[in-house]
Amino acid sequence: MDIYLYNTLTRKKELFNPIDKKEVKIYSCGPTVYKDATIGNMRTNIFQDVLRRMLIYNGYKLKHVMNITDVGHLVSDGDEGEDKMVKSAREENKTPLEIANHYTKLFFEDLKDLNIQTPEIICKATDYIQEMLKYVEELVKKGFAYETSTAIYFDVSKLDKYPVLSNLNVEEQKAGARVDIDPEKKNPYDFALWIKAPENHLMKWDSPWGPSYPGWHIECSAMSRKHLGEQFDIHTGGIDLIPTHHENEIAQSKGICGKIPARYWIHGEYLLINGGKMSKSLGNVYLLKDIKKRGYDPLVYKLLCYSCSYRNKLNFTWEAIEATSKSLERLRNGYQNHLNGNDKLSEEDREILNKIEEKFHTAINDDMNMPLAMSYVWEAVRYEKKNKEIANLLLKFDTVLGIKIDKKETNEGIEISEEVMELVKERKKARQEKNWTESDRLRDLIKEKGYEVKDTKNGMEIRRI
RNA sequence: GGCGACAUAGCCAAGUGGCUAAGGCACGAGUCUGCAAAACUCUGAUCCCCGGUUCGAAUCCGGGUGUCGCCUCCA
Repeated sequence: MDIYLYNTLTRKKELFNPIDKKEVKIYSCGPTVYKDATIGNMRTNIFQDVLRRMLIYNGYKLKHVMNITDVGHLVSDGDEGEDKMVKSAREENKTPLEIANHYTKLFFEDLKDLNIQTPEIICKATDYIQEMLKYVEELVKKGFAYETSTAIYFDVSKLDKYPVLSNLNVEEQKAGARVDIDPEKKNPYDFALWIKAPENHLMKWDSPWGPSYPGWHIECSAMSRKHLGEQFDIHTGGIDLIPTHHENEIAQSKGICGKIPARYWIHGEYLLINGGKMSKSLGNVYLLKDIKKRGYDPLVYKLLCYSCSYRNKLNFTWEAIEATSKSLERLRNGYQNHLNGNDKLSEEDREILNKIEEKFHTAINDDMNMPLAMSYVWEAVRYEKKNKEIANLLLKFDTVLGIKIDKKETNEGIEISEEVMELVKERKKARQEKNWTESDRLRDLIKEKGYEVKDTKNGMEIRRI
């Protein structure tokens, strides 16, 4: 079945046509490990995960590379200020390596909680310093870079066209531009490839230009080239990376080999908080652990991300999380109902189910239209006949959704105090005696202790509120 | 100042020229249950406003209005 992807490069949905018919090569810009990843960061990782899983659903093998930025990302994209790693290290009184290890570990814990597949290749910027250096030397040799007293700069005027992803009008921007701080730069849009380290800089390496460290964009160019070659299929990242980071990656690559490194550029939109942007100053920065703290399965957040297209802004509210939490519970209940169902399926039923599967497939292949895909998941979940085959279909859908639809809400693992257990036993007895007043009183009492009891066909269920 | 996105039922949202405008959450009614919960059934919108193109528009064009984002750190 055909796959269509929206390409930022052409601003159109395009038929996906990989270079290698069997293996799709993807590069994703990963985290800068200097602070906690927010649920906004995770939205990008979730959309990348859906992309992966959709391609696998279509029978492709993947070679997916994701970088861990542990050097070179400065506080300002204007090539000024401190390295983010160095700044965090100073503030937390640790070494940059300790900072990197700490936040890398937390990042992967979040991915695990969200059931996000780990890319085939994870690469740390600091492991590829030599590759980056060679890359910069090549650019210098080819005349695309020049040295100033502080850094090696990429000369954007040497390119046929500079901004190719964004619609920035360089000339107009120039007219209204802020004062250029570095008078040694030839063009305002020139960016640092390699930066000369000040005397006491914490992270620096030997180079033809003395002790120094890489600029932010060079790592992605050097590592993607090393693992995926000069041109690969898909490059992903957050929408904010378009105007600077990805633009500059393209510039570097064009300088080296004249090619735009990836054929399809896919960008995930922002997550908004209560209708506005997430920012520290507004105090509305949420982490995945905040969602867990409130007692929600982290996969509720993943499901929330399927409520609209990855290309639209998604508004995060606790009301939305609560609503989605119910949806997830119903999806999982629905799965269990099919798993335990014994209704016979007729030829006609199978035809309808095949149609549902086909529509689901078409939806995910249409630029990962998850809201539409979910509507077909619901059709299967709510199918009036209950049968294992439908449970299996749902499992197949879940290879793309990754929401653990087969996860059973169990009492196991929930710690229940002796006191509450005693109340539960008493209530059971009262129910057997049809003493409803006593039963309801005990239910209220148990609720006060923080547990909810429900009477189902299979007996009493207890869960923490 | 420049660039861009969005506006569909109470809320979230799909749909990009043509069957009765998907789906989820909430509300209401009902079935079931001692009650509650769960589950299931039923119930709701002509698509921000104005004008145009067309046999036909939520979907295309023009003009408004509104919300938001980027151009400075950010996924």
